[in-house]
Amino acid sequence: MRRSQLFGRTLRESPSEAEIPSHQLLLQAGMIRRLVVGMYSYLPLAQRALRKIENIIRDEMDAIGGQEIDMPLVQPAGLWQETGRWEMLVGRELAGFEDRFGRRLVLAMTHEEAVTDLVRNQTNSYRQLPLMLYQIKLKFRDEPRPRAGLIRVREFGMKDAYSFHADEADLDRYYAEMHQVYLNIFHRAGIDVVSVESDPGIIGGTEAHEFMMIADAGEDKIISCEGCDYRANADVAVMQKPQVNNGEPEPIDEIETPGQTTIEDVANYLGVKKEQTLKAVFYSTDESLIFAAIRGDIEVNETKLKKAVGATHLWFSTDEELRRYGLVAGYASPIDVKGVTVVVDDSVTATPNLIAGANKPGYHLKNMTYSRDFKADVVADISLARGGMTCAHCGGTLTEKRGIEVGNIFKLGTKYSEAMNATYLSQKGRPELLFMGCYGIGLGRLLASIVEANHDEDGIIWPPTVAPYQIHLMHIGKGDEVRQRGEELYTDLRAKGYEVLYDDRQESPGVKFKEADLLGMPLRLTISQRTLETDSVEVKRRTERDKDVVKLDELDPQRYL
RNA sequence: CGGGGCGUAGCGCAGCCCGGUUAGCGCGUCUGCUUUGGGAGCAGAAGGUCGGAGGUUCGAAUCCUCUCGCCCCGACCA
Repeated sequence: MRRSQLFGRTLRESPSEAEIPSHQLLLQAGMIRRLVVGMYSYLPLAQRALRKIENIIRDEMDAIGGQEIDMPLVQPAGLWQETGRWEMLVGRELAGFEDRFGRRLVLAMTHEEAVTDLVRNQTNSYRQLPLMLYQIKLKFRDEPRPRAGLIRVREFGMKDAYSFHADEADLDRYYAEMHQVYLNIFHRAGIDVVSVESDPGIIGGTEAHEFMMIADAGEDKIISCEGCDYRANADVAVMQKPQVNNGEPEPIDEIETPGQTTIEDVANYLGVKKEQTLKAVFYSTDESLIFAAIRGDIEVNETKLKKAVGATHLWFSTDEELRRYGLVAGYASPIDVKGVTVVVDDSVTATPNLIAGANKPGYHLKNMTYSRDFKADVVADISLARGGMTCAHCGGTLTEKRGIEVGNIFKLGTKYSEAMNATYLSQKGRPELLFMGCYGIGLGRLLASIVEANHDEDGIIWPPTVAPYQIHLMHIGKGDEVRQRGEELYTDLRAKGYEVLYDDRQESPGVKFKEADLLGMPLRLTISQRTLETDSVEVKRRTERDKDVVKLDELDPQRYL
């Protein structure tokens, strides 16, 4: 490709709309442009890099028996009603419209329903299993807040794969294989990832892992143990809660605590530790109000809480909602509350004599003891693990980092096959539910992550496997000879099968060098009067400072890639 | 949806508080000449409904109201 013809201008300064390096560099390098928030056009250089990424993924998917298909982006709402996800998601991430006949259509944000429908009508014998289908396709999700350039967008390319198995054991086996394949893919694409246990969320299923690239720009929190290999998304991470020796249960008693409405205040005022108090946090769901009771030293994990009560959405209760249930914010007590769902963390059941609100302003109760003084509708672990806490598995110390979720895998089990009646005939001739797994990778997000992990102050440093072009060729200096020899080398390299971006413009050396650094192709070749004196070309890797000068007839770019 | 910030040329910004002819600067773009190993120099040129609408005023980029859009934090998020 001739630089003079390349569509997409580079910028000297990065646009003010971008804050994280990948966003700044992709904009500055003329690779992406925003249409509206969360929707980007990919210009030629980005498109080439994306193709490389896709082909790595295809290669790995095919290697474990995947077959590429393509399913519709626009789907009937009825399909989503079969699994109950329409009611759950419409008006949220799932966007849709009505066609001219008044039929409700949705823009698919994922394809579990579509693929299950496809397979239930195509696959009916155990002989056809296991089966893995995948596609590389646009998704639309009506994200409430797109951010960070390509990291969270509303419309994006995704590889989604779905596997079908005769039984759970085969799904387990395949899931482990896919886990390894994912590691291979990210390694080949030039980034380091770790897999973490994760929340299956609205996809559902029994087990899930996310593949995280550790990065400050990431939106997910990862809890990992320094002592063992435990790693989990903070949404689901477990920890060992500090034991509190609070003696034998003593009689409950009311104490005055004027103006002390936070755990911090109450603990200070009464001269006790936070772990000797009971914290009350209130959430509302569409059905009820949740009284979450947890020890004062621990915070509530909303994902765990959702799971404990079987809710898909919850939010902090408003003062108005609290008043309706007769609760006094700041002095709430789990004793004798009516009409609310009381969820008690196991830290509270394990610790007697806690200080809690008396449900009237200015008073707390001391020596609150679970089961003697109050009851729970649900007892569960609803605690939020944080860095510095103790690992539940080995007693080591947990650390907390941020990560970008570049991929995820789910064991769906029979969730979809059951809801959609997708069965196969077993060896015994009986219909059995299909066991399913699904596996996603966000392409644009992966592209951004690669840049996030591979850049310096001068620009992008593409890993050779995903670089838009392998070679950035240029001639510098005046005169017909450099230009002519540049042209010759350009033709020659392409004939040998190399992907070459040729800066054929009459620009000053500084301009060309700076841009080559910004665009970040792995290998830079420069022809100048100086190199031609010895019939040579200058060779420089983007990853290195040093340059080589090699004879033109001895040039073997492959050695540098 | 809540909080904060911002919309002036392709990009980066000044001007706004305190209203006053033809709205500025740098970069980029175009033309010519010079220059050619790290974002060159000189000369000239094009490019703006100051996000939009309404209002106040003799007069609005500037003040007021509404509205649209963008960024960040939170909520939310496979």
